[in-house]
Amino acid sequence: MVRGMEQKRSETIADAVEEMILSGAFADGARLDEVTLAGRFGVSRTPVREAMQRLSLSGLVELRPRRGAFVRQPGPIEMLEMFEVMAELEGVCARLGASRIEDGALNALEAANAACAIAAEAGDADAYYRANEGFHHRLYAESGNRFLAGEALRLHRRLQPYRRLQLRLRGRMAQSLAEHAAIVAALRAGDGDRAAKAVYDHVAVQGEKFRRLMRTFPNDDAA
Amino acid sequence: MVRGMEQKRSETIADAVEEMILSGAFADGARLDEVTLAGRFGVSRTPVREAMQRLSLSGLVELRPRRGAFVRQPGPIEMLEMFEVMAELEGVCARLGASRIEDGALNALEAANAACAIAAEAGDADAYYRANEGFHHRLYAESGNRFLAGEALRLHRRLQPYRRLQLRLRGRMAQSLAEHAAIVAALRAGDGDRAAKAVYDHVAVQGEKFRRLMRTFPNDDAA
DNA sequence: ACGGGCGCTCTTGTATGCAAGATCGTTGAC
DNA sequence: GTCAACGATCTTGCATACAAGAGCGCCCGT
Repeated sequence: MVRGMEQKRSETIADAVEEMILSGAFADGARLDEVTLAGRFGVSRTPVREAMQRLSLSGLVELRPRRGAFVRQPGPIEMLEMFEVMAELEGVCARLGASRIEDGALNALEAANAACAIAAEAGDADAYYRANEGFHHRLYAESGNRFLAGEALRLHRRLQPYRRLQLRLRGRMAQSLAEHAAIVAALRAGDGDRAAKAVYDHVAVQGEKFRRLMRTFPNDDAA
Repeated sequence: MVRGMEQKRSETIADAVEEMILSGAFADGARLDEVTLAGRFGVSRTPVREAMQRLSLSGLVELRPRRGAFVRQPGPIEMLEMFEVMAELEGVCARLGASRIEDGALNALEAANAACAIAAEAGDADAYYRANEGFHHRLYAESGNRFLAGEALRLHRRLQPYRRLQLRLRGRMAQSLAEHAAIVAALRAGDGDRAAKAVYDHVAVQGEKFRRLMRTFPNDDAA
């Protein structure tokens, strides 16, 4: 995936718009006007259009022919679905990793979790987020299945904003830390099934928390 | 996903090129020249470029800035990795489906498998392929998780050419039929874990067969 | 003869121009 | 007053034009 520093403008734009969409700058169903975006980025419509093509395949925008690009925010149901798949994918990563992971990688995982702990102690949600990201990315890599790792990374990235939301919840960081430790322990024991379940629970709980958040603030409507 | 009949040219082109790549019309690493493709499709470079953007996100082509689009055929290792993920994803579909599937859907699955049987008896690999596809698509849908179903569908589509290859193997169709039956039986029993394992085996065996094919004809080289 | 530097050409990336479909307001008929 | 059809306008989709990087070969120096 690393491909040199150079980036086409269309990629930069795609990333920027993706960032905007994920950060909730656009409401669901909002139309992304080509000339407006082009103006905002100081380019012509062409790179903007190419960026839209890419975003449409990521599922972040829907391209309706002759109509334009519309941002497609996942509703609560789709979000839970994505968390479910994420949990399963990460679980598979752990199961596959358990049988082949080496001491170095295990130590790296523990180091990542230690970084999480430091951030948690400082109450720094941002730092925690980054450290947590490192932990999970390494877990994906340790699956030994690069394709799986790529898919997991993709979905992880897609769920980023929602996960970030969770961290604000009281006690979530501490709980997450403990779950990480359980995962590492299972991996160190070489127990794939236990590791898979630990990871599944660790991820699925986020979807569950989200479900509860939604019940208390039912401002979103299901599709 | 259904979005009306209308298709932009860039989508048509993307599909056509994808078809060509999947059917092996291009060697790995071949450069897809924009003007050549534009000429072949009788359009300008613009829609071709938009098609390339889409294909790059599917992983079928690699876009190297200022260099062009290069087809990226998965090597044998990546293929096995994809089959592994496919097996897990379909397994999850089955597990989720087992607890909620209804009689109508079960009967539809059996009908799909019956269609497989007819095709198998006739030795019609193409018809078998279509019927088999119907079986699996329905399985995805019955997971009740639309996001998961979408992801499964995507990967299924990506693996299409390799799966097709397998069907030529002697006895594979009959074996596949039996596996389908086992899946349906587990689902009917509401046994999610058994269904998941049956599906996993059903899919994973294809990767395994492929691995064996590769050992006998080691003309491909691993990345 | 061999290697490095320079420039030519080809290709990509972006901008602009143009045609056709979609949207929306208006107008006319009932 | 309501509804439908029509047209003006706006937007997309595509074609073409232009600029800049990448690749390649040639030439020159050693």
